[in-house]
Amino acid sequence: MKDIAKYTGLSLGTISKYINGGKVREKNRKLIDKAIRELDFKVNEMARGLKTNESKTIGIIIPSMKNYFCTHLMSYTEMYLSKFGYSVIICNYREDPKVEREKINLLMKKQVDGLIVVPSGETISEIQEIILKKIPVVLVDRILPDMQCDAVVVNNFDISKKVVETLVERGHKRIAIICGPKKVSTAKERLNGFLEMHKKYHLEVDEKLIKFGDYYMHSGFMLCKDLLSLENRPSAIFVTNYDMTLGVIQAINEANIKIPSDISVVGFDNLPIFKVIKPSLSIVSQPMKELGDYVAKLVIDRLNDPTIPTKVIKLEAEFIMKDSISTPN
Amino acid sequence: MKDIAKYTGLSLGTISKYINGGKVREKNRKLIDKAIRELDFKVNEMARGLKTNESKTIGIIIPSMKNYFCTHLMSYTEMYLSKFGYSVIICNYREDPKVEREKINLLMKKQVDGLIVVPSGETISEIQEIILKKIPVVLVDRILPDMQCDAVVVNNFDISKKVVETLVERGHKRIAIICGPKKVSTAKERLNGFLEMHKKYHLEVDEKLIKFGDYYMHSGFMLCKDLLSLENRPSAIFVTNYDMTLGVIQAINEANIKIPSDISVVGFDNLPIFKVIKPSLSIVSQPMKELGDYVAKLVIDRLNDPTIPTKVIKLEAEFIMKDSISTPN
DNA sequence: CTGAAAGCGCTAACAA
DNA sequence: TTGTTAGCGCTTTCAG
Repeated sequence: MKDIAKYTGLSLGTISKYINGGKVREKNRKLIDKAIRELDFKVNEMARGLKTNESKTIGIIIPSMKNYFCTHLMSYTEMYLSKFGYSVIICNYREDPKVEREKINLLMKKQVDGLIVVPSGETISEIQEIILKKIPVVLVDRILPDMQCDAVVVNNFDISKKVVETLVERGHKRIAIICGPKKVSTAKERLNGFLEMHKKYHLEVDEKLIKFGDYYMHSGFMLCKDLLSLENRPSAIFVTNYDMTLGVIQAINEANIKIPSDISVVGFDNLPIFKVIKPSLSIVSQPMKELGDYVAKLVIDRLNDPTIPTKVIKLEAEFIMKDSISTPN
Repeated sequence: MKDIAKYTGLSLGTISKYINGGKVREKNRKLIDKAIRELDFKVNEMARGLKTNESKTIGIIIPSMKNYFCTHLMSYTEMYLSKFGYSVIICNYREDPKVEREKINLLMKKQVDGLIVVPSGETISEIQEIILKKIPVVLVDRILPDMQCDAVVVNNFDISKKVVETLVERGHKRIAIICGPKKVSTAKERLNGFLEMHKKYHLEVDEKLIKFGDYYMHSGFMLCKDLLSLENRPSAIFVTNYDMTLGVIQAINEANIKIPSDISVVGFDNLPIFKVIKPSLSIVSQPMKELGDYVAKLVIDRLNDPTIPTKVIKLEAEFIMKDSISTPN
């Protein structure tokens, strides 16, 4: 910027003002523009940030870059934020709370203006501290107990009830569910919906049919194998995330069992896959774009006015019925 | 930091030195540590970066956050870089060269120490300029003509030859290929391998069997429908990326054609999927971890010594034969 | 509309 | 080992 001042004979103050949208004499405007082009000037955002105490950057923390749900979601969030002049630093903690803690720290050091996080559930106090510092935090997909901050989640309880109810109405009495980690609110809610429907229809709950996985394909595979080897195996399986759904299908294929004649399956997330798998899979579809957009909106709103009350946005998921459900024999 | 100085009665210089790994008297060390804890001090990386002229940040530019190949790859790169104290800003340009240009600019303003990019092929001059500024650039997956910089790619030509040769040996004479955009070096090389094998085996090349997609599922779907509606339709299809592979399978399913009895298919990327699709899909698998690690390694090496000659690392892909290939009737 | 000057939080060179 | 000081590139008063 100094070079531009020298080039144009104007002062630093004037250059700065112009760059930040201020008014200068037409003649000077041209001169500055020319200088910018010739010298290929780009503002140094670090210097600017140091001065303004704003990085114009939002930190995003997700469990894994290999998680379709997360990356997909964040692509919408990024798009929305960039319209408002914010860029994002996306960190993934590889499902490791220790790494999650490091990443939170890193982002604070980088002076992010806000934080978006899909939490492991083990870093409550760290996140609490950030909120205390008045830095906007938005929780995504999962909420944390007693956390006074914005959040965007889906109505897991209701959609889970709907899935289970549908299966029950089709005559299923032994329904298995493969949940996520117990620590994750989302997993708990999906399980609660499952239990609720069992209560409503006076169905016995067999503990053996309730499995907790780690959201990865392999755990879906292993847990499904467990289920299939039960002497009184379930007639339907409800899998509550995408990767575990793949694992379940793999296990079923390998066991040479047919969907849906031998077993019914309801999967989760990822529309494309059900177009490819035969028979086409019934799945729960989450409103990715809405989720992603809302997340961004909440951060921006709080950035603009830190005093607004915190909101928890709950969006509805959709149950898409396809051919992977039948009536048990 | 000033607060710590005040708290401990030491000078700024001493605090700074200690924080950056310098030696201080044992007594002071304890005092500083205590102050850091009490005041919950975190270095301001913006201020540090302004001073040191290093952001300890690498910019990553990929076509899309929805691209499994890219995000997966970058998760390895990030892991490797973070071991060396670098964090990453991942930008995606939604396949839009205009956005790509913006993101390149953004990252320069953010003073990234290096740039990793999966280029659209339309921003050659922008990237060229960065290299001129002596900022390390590593191209991934695709190379750009006359670009004097590091790159990591797979041996697309050879793996494509291998796939086509295998199909030819199985008796296929009408093989279709669905390539990526013509601008992309990787797409060209895969096509060249295809053509090379046709030459070697004196097979006629039918232009109608060569399709160019945009790497998205829908284009795979549409192009495959084209191929299937040909009056003399191919006996095998080679699809050269993951999403288009899904599209192809969808099209085949919808047309009620059987793999492999009616048509053979070879897909690309993404191991998990072939465990789930029946019959299991033959695919080309790229060495994701190696790719990601090498990318990071190249940046770090050049950061440490900017004078080393540029390298293009070419890794071998693997052709995994499964049940989706048969001999044509 | 323009210029001068202070200072954001930190590092690094030098002096003590 | 510790303290002092200048300055990184920018914004932002406050005068002019």
